[in-house]
Amino acid sequence: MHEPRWLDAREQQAWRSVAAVILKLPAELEQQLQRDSGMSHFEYWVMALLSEATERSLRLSHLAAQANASLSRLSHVVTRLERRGWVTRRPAPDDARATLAVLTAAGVDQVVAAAPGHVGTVRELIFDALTEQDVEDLARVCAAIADRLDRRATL
Amino acid sequence: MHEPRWLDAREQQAWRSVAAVILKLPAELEQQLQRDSGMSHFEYWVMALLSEATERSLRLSHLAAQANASLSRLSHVVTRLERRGWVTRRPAPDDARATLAVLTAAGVDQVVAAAPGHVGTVRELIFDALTEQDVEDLARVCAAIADRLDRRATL
DNA sequence: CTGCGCTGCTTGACGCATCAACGATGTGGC
DNA sequence: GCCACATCGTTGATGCGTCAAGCAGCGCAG
Repeated sequence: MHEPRWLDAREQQAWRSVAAVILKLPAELEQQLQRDSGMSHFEYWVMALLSEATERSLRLSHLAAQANASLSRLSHVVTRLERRGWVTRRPAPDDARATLAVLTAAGVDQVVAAAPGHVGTVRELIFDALTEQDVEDLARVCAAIADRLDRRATL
Repeated sequence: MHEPRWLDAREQQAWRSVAAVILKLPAELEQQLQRDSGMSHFEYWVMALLSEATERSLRLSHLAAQANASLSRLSHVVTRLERRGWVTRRPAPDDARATLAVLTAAGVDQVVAAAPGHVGTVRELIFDALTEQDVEDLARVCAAIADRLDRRATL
Protein backbone atom coordinates (compact mmCIF):
# COMPACT_ATOMS: atom_id res chain seq x y z
CA MET A 1 0.00 0.00 0.00
CA HIS A 2 1.95 3.03 -1.17
CA GLU A 3 1.12 6.57 -0.20
CA PRO A 4 -2.47 7.40 -0.98
CA ARG A 5 -3.47 10.97 -1.69
CA TRP A 6 -5.10 12.21 1.47
CA LEU A 7 -8.31 14.12 1.35
CA ASP A 8 -8.09 17.89 1.21
CA ALA A 9 -10.17 20.09 3.48
CA ARG A 10 -13.11 20.33 1.12
CA GLU A 11 -13.12 16.60 0.53
CA GLN A 12 -12.94 15.86 4.22
CA GLN A 13 -15.91 18.06 4.89
CA ALA A 14 -17.84 16.44 2.07
CA TRP A 15 -16.94 12.99 3.35
CA ARG A 16 -18.08 13.76 6.86
CA SER A 17 -21.44 14.95 5.61
CA VAL A 18 -21.80 11.97 3.32
CA ALA A 19 -20.89 9.62 6.14
CA ALA A 20 -23.44 11.20 8.42
CA VAL A 21 -26.15 10.78 5.81
CA ILE A 22 -25.17 7.21 5.05
CA LEU A 23 -25.25 6.40 8.71
CA LYS A 24 -28.48 8.07 9.76
CA LEU A 25 -30.76 8.14 6.75
CA PRO A 26 -31.14 4.35 6.45
CA ALA A 27 -31.75 4.12 10.17
CA GLU A 28 -34.59 6.65 10.00
CA LEU A 29 -36.25 4.99 7.03
CA GLU A 30 -35.92 1.63 8.71
CA GLN A 31 -37.49 2.87 11.89
CA GLN A 32 -40.43 4.56 10.20
CA LEU A 33 -41.37 1.50 8.17
CA GLN A 34 -40.86 -0.83 11.09
CA ARG A 35 -42.97 1.32 13.39
CA ASP A 36 -45.79 2.24 11.00
CA SER A 37 -46.00 -0.86 8.85
CA GLY A 38 -44.15 -3.64 10.64
CA MET A 39 -41.75 -4.28 7.82
CA SER A 40 -38.11 -3.55 7.04
CA HIS A 41 -37.02 -1.15 4.36
CA PHE A 42 -35.61 -3.97 2.33
CA GLU A 43 -38.84 -5.96 2.57
CA TYR A 44 -40.73 -2.89 1.40
CA TRP A 45 -38.36 -2.43 -1.49
CA VAL A 46 -38.72 -6.04 -2.59
CA MET A 47 -42.50 -5.91 -2.46
CA ALA A 48 -42.56 -2.56 -4.25
CA LEU A 49 -40.50 -4.01 -7.07
CA LEU A 50 -42.82 -7.00 -7.30
CA SER A 51 -45.88 -4.77 -7.32
CA GLU A 52 -44.57 -2.96 -10.40
CA ALA A 53 -43.62 -6.11 -12.29
CA THR A 54 -45.88 -7.80 -14.83
CA GLU A 55 -47.95 -10.51 -13.16
CA ARG A 56 -46.60 -9.11 -9.89
CA SER A 57 -43.87 -11.69 -10.15
CA LEU A 58 -40.16 -11.85 -10.82
CA ARG A 59 -37.46 -14.50 -10.86
CA LEU A 60 -35.45 -14.37 -7.68
CA SER A 61 -32.24 -13.66 -9.54
CA HIS A 62 -33.80 -10.70 -11.36
CA LEU A 63 -35.37 -9.43 -8.19
CA ALA A 64 -32.04 -9.70 -6.41
CA ALA A 65 -30.34 -7.69 -9.12
CA GLN A 66 -32.98 -4.96 -9.04
CA ALA A 67 -32.87 -4.78 -5.26
CA ASN A 68 -29.06 -4.73 -5.17
CA ALA A 69 -29.04 -7.77 -2.94
CA SER A 70 -27.38 -11.16 -2.86
CA LEU A 71 -29.45 -14.14 -3.85
CA SER A 72 -28.98 -15.57 -0.41
CA ARG A 73 -30.30 -12.50 1.31
CA LEU A 74 -33.26 -12.35 -1.01
CA SER A 75 -34.08 -16.00 -0.46
CA HIS A 76 -34.18 -15.47 3.31
CA VAL A 77 -36.39 -12.43 2.92
CA VAL A 78 -38.80 -14.18 0.58
CA THR A 79 -39.07 -16.99 3.11
CA ARG A 80 -40.08 -14.49 5.78
CA LEU A 81 -42.53 -12.70 3.49
CA GLU A 82 -43.99 -16.07 2.56
CA ARG A 83 -44.58 -16.89 6.22
CA ARG A 84 -46.56 -13.67 6.53
CA GLY A 85 -48.59 -14.45 3.46
CA TRP A 86 -47.44 -11.47 1.42
CA VAL A 87 -45.48 -13.41 -1.18
CA THR A 88 -45.53 -16.93 -2.57
CA ARG A 89 -42.99 -18.92 -4.51
CA ARG A 90 -43.84 -20.58 -7.79
CA PRO A 91 -41.60 -22.56 -10.16
CA ALA A 92 -40.67 -20.68 -13.31
CA PRO A 93 -42.37 -22.22 -16.36
CA ASP A 94 -39.42 -21.86 -18.71
CA ASP A 95 -36.56 -22.96 -16.46
CA ALA A 96 -36.91 -25.62 -13.80
CA ARG A 97 -34.00 -24.17 -11.83
CA ALA A 98 -35.58 -20.77 -11.43
CA THR A 99 -38.18 -19.66 -8.90
CA LEU A 100 -40.68 -16.85 -9.22
CA ALA A 101 -41.60 -14.67 -6.29
CA VAL A 102 -45.23 -13.61 -6.59
CA LEU A 103 -46.87 -10.83 -4.61
CA THR A 104 -50.17 -11.97 -3.11
CA ALA A 105 -53.30 -9.85 -2.78
CA ALA A 106 -52.48 -9.34 0.87
CA GLY A 107 -49.00 -8.30 -0.19
CA VAL A 108 -50.40 -5.70 -2.55
CA ASP A 109 -52.56 -4.31 0.24
CA GLN A 110 -49.53 -4.17 2.48
CA VAL A 111 -47.47 -2.18 -0.01
CA VAL A 112 -50.32 0.16 -0.80
CA ALA A 113 -50.84 0.80 2.89
CA ALA A 114 -47.17 1.38 3.59
CA ALA A 115 -46.33 3.52 0.57
CA PRO A 116 -47.73 6.90 1.62
CA GLY A 117 -45.95 6.91 4.95
CA HIS A 118 -42.71 5.82 3.38
CA VAL A 119 -42.83 8.34 0.57
CA GLY A 120 -43.77 11.00 3.07
CA THR A 121 -40.70 10.20 5.13
CA VAL A 122 -38.42 10.24 2.13
CA ARG A 123 -39.81 13.60 1.14
CA GLU A 124 -39.53 14.96 4.62
CA LEU A 125 -35.97 13.76 5.20
CA ILE A 126 -34.54 14.60 1.82
CA PHE A 127 -36.51 16.78 -0.52
CA ASP A 128 -38.17 19.19 1.84
CA ALA A 129 -34.75 20.49 2.82
CA LEU A 130 -33.60 21.00 -0.76
CA THR A 131 -34.08 23.49 -3.57
CA GLU A 132 -34.71 22.33 -7.13
CA GLN A 133 -31.10 23.03 -7.91
CA ASP A 134 -30.05 20.88 -4.94
CA VAL A 135 -32.17 17.99 -6.17
CA GLU A 136 -30.64 18.21 -9.60
CA ASP A 137 -27.11 18.32 -8.20
CA LEU A 138 -27.82 15.46 -5.84
CA ALA A 139 -29.16 13.29 -8.63
CA ARG A 140 -26.20 14.03 -10.87
CA VAL A 141 -23.54 13.38 -8.24
CA CYS A 142 -25.16 10.27 -6.79
CA ALA A 143 -25.64 8.86 -10.25
CA ALA A 144 -21.93 9.33 -10.91
CA ILE A 145 -21.02 7.57 -7.69
CA ALA A 146 -23.51 4.76 -8.17
CA ASP A 147 -22.20 4.26 -11.66
CA ARG A 148 -18.69 3.89 -10.36
CA LEU A 149 -19.85 1.45 -7.70
CA ASP A 150 -21.58 -0.67 -10.30
CA ARG A 151 -18.60 -0.70 -12.59
CA ARG A 152 -16.32 -1.72 -9.74
CA ALA A 153 -18.68 -4.50 -8.69
CA THR A 154 -18.52 -6.13 -12.11
CA LEU A 155 -14.74 -6.12 -12.31
CA MET B 1 -52.44 9.13 7.05
CA HIS B 2 -53.43 11.92 4.69
CA GLU B 3 -52.34 12.10 1.09
CA PRO B 4 -48.66 12.77 0.84
CA ARG B 5 -47.23 14.62 -2.12
CA TRP B 6 -45.76 12.02 -4.39
CA LEU B 7 -42.33 12.41 -5.86
CA ASP B 8 -42.08 14.00 -9.28
CA ALA B 9 -39.94 12.47 -12.01
CA ARG B 10 -36.81 14.36 -11.08
CA GLU B 11 -37.20 13.50 -7.43
CA GLN B 12 -37.79 9.84 -8.20
CA GLN B 13 -34.64 9.70 -10.24
CA ALA B 14 -32.69 11.44 -7.50
CA TRP B 15 -34.11 9.07 -4.91
CA ARG B 16 -33.18 5.99 -6.89
CA SER B 17 -29.60 7.17 -7.23
CA VAL B 18 -29.41 8.09 -3.57
CA ALA B 19 -30.83 4.72 -2.60
CA ALA B 20 -28.29 2.90 -4.75
CA VAL B 21 -25.45 4.82 -3.12
CA ILE B 22 -26.79 4.25 0.36
CA LEU B 23 -27.11 0.58 -0.34
CA LYS B 24 -23.80 -0.13 -2.02
CA LEU B 25 -21.30 2.35 -0.69
CA PRO B 26 -21.38 1.09 2.91
CA ALA B 27 -21.09 -2.48 1.66
CA GLU B 28 -17.97 -1.68 -0.34
CA LEU B 29 -16.29 0.16 2.51
CA GLU B 30 -17.15 -2.67 4.85
CA GLN B 31 -15.70 -5.26 2.55
CA GLN B 32 -12.45 -3.40 1.93
CA LEU B 33 -11.74 -2.90 5.63
CA GLN B 34 -12.76 -6.41 6.50
CA ARG B 35 -10.60 -7.90 3.78
CA ASP B 36 -7.51 -5.72 4.16
CA SER B 37 -7.50 -5.03 7.88
CA GLY B 38 -9.83 -7.55 9.50
CA MET B 39 -12.07 -4.94 11.06
CA SER B 40 -15.50 -3.51 10.42
CA HIS B 41 -16.08 0.03 9.25
CA PHE B 42 -17.64 0.90 12.56
CA GLU B 43 -14.72 -0.52 14.51
CA TYR B 44 -12.38 1.54 12.37
CA TRP B 45 -14.44 4.64 12.97
CA VAL B 46 -14.43 4.13 16.72
CA MET B 47 -10.69 3.58 16.87
CA ALA B 48 -10.06 6.54 14.58
CA LEU B 49 -12.06 8.78 16.89
CA LEU B 50 -10.12 7.49 19.88
CA SER B 51 -6.81 8.03 18.13
CA GLU B 52 -7.63 11.71 17.66
CA ALA B 53 -8.81 12.27 21.22
CA THR B 54 -6.60 13.61 23.98
CA GLU B 55 -5.01 10.74 25.93
CA ARG B 56 -6.42 8.50 23.20
CA SER B 57 -9.44 8.03 25.42
CA LEU B 58 -13.08 9.06 25.54
CA ARG B 59 -16.07 8.36 27.73
CA LEU B 60 -18.30 5.78 26.13
CA SER B 61 -21.24 8.15 25.98
CA HIS B 62 -19.18 10.80 24.18
CA LEU B 63 -17.72 8.25 21.85
CA ALA B 64 -21.18 6.95 21.08
CA ALA B 65 -22.39 10.43 20.25
CA GLN B 66 -19.46 11.14 17.97
CA ALA B 67 -19.85 7.81 16.22
CA ASN B 68 -23.61 8.23 15.83
CA ALA B 69 -24.19 4.97 17.66
CA SER B 70 -26.24 3.75 20.56
CA LEU B 71 -24.51 3.15 23.86
CA SER B 72 -25.43 -0.49 23.65
CA ARG B 73 -23.88 -0.95 20.25
CA LEU B 74 -20.75 0.83 21.34
CA SER B 75 -20.45 -1.27 24.49
CA HIS B 76 -20.60 -4.47 22.45
CA VAL B 77 -17.98 -3.17 20.03
CA VAL B 78 -15.64 -2.05 22.80
CA THR B 79 -15.94 -5.52 24.31
CA ARG B 80 -14.83 -7.05 21.01
CA LEU B 81 -11.99 -4.56 20.56
CA GLU B 82 -10.89 -5.26 24.11
CA ARG B 83 -10.71 -8.97 23.39
CA ARG B 84 -8.37 -8.20 20.50
CA GLY B 85 -6.20 -5.98 22.66
CA TRP B 86 -6.81 -2.79 20.70
CA VAL B 87 -8.79 -0.98 23.38
CA THR B 88 -9.06 -1.14 27.15
CA ARG B 89 -11.67 0.13 29.56
CA ARG B 90 -10.81 2.34 32.49
CA PRO B 91 -13.09 3.95 35.07
CA ALA B 92 -13.54 7.69 34.61
CA PRO B 93 -11.83 9.61 37.42
CA ASP B 94 -14.54 12.26 37.78
CA ASP B 95 -17.70 10.15 37.56
CA ALA B 96 -17.97 6.63 38.93
CA ARG B 97 -20.79 5.80 36.51
CA ALA B 98 -18.73 6.59 33.46
CA THR B 99 -16.18 4.42 31.67
CA LEU B 100 -13.33 5.53 29.44
CA ALA B 101 -12.36 3.62 26.35
CA VAL B 102 -8.61 3.88 25.78
CA LEU B 103 -6.82 2.99 22.58
CA THR B 104 -3.81 0.76 23.27
CA ALA B 105 -0.47 0.96 21.45
CA ALA B 106 -1.52 -2.05 19.41
CA GLY B 107 -4.75 -0.24 18.60
CA VAL B 108 -2.84 2.78 17.35
CA ASP B 109 -0.76 0.55 15.12
CA GLN B 110 -3.91 -1.04 13.81
CA VAL B 111 -5.51 2.27 12.86
CA VAL B 112 -2.33 3.58 11.31
CA ALA B 113 -2.02 0.44 9.23
CA ALA B 114 -5.64 0.50 8.11
CA ALA B 115 -5.97 4.20 7.34
CA PRO B 116 -4.25 4.44 3.95
CA GLY B 117 -6.29 1.64 2.44
CA HIS B 118 -9.50 3.03 3.79
CA VAL B 119 -8.83 6.58 2.63
CA GLY B 120 -7.77 5.23 -0.72
CA THR B 121 -11.06 3.40 -1.09
CA VAL B 122 -13.10 6.43 -0.11
CA ARG B 123 -11.22 8.47 -2.69
CA GLU B 124 -11.59 5.84 -5.32
CA LEU B 125 -15.29 5.29 -4.78
CA ILE B 126 -16.35 8.89 -4.33
CA PHE B 127 -13.96 11.61 -5.23
CA ASP B 128 -12.19 10.15 -8.24
CA ALA B 129 -15.49 10.17 -10.10
CA LEU B 130 -16.29 13.78 -9.27
CA THR B 131 -15.28 17.24 -10.43
CA GLU B 132 -14.51 19.98 -7.94
CA GLN B 133 -17.94 21.41 -8.58
CA ASP B 134 -19.47 18.01 -7.85
CA VAL B 135 -17.65 17.77 -4.55
CA GLU B 136 -18.85 21.19 -3.54
CA ASP B 137 -22.45 20.38 -4.47
CA LEU B 138 -22.29 17.04 -2.71
CA ALA B 139 -21.00 18.62 0.48
CA ARG B 140 -23.65 21.32 0.43
CA VAL B 141 -26.57 18.98 -0.20
CA CYS B 142 -25.47 16.28 2.20
CA ALA B 143 -24.87 18.85 4.89
CA ALA B 144 -28.43 20.10 4.44
CA ILE B 145 -29.83 16.57 4.71
CA ALA B 146 -27.64 15.63 7.67
CA ASP B 147 -28.71 18.80 9.40
CA ARG B 148 -32.32 17.90 8.94
CA LEU B 149 -31.71 14.39 10.22
CA ASP B 150 -30.05 15.75 13.34
CA ARG B 151 -32.80 18.21 14.02
CA ARG B 152 -35.40 15.49 13.65
CA ALA B 153 -33.53 13.18 16.00
CA THR B 154 -33.62 15.72 18.80
CA LEU B 155 -37.33 16.42 18.54
C1' DC C 1 -26.12 -39.14 -25.18
C1' DT C 2 -22.95 -38.53 -21.40
C1' DG C 3 -19.96 -36.02 -18.55
C1' DC C 4 -18.63 -31.58 -16.79
C1' DG C 5 -19.18 -27.00 -15.69
C1' DC C 6 -22.35 -23.27 -14.95
C1' DT C 7 -26.55 -21.17 -13.26
C1' DG C 8 -30.30 -20.63 -9.81
C1' DC C 9 -31.51 -21.24 -5.46
C1' DT C 10 -31.57 -23.03 -0.55
C1' DT C 11 -29.79 -23.81 3.90
C1' DG C 12 -27.21 -23.55 8.37
C1' DA C 13 -23.72 -21.43 11.13
C1' DC C 14 -21.92 -17.36 12.63
C1' DG C 15 -21.39 -12.30 13.61
C1' DC C 16 -23.36 -7.97 14.49
C1' DA C 17 -27.25 -4.49 15.70
C1' DT C 18 -31.27 -3.62 18.31
C1' DC C 19 -34.26 -3.67 22.06
C1' DA C 20 -35.66 -4.13 26.66
C1' DA C 21 -34.45 -4.98 31.27
C1' DC C 22 -31.35 -4.20 34.71
C1' DG C 23 -27.68 -2.48 38.31
C1' DA C 24 -25.19 1.33 39.78
C1' DT C 25 -24.12 6.11 40.45
C1' DG C 26 -25.14 11.06 40.39
C1' DT C 27 -28.46 15.12 41.28
C1' DG C 28 -32.18 18.10 42.65
C1' DG C 29 -36.29 18.92 45.63
C1' DC C 30 -37.92 18.85 50.13
C1' DG D 1 -30.26 13.44 54.68
C1' DC D 2 -33.57 11.18 51.70
C1' DC D 3 -36.26 10.02 47.95
C1' DA D 4 -37.29 10.26 43.17
C1' DC D 5 -35.52 10.57 38.93
C1' DA D 6 -32.00 10.98 35.37
C1' DT D 7 -27.56 9.38 33.59
C1' DC D 8 -24.09 5.78 32.38
C1' DG D 9 -23.25 1.49 31.09
C1' DT D 10 -23.86 -3.79 30.64
C1' DT D 11 -26.13 -7.86 29.30
C1' DG D 12 -29.07 -11.44 26.98
C1' DA D 13 -32.63 -12.52 23.55
C1' DT D 14 -33.98 -11.93 19.06
C1' DG D 15 -33.67 -10.96 14.11
C1' DC D 16 -31.23 -10.09 9.96
C1' DG D 17 -27.05 -10.40 6.58
C1' DT D 18 -23.12 -12.95 5.05
C1' DC D 19 -20.49 -16.69 3.90
C1' DA D 20 -19.59 -21.31 2.51
C1' DA D 21 -21.48 -25.59 1.27
C1' DG D 22 -24.57 -28.08 -1.28
C1' DC D 23 -28.20 -29.71 -4.67
C1' DA D 24 -30.73 -29.60 -8.93
C1' DG D 25 -31.40 -28.46 -13.60
C1' DC D 26 -29.35 -26.75 -17.91
C1' DG D 27 -26.22 -26.84 -21.91
C1' DC D 28 -22.27 -27.67 -24.43
C1' DA D 29 -18.23 -30.59 -26.06
C1' DG D 30 -16.96 -34.63 -27.65
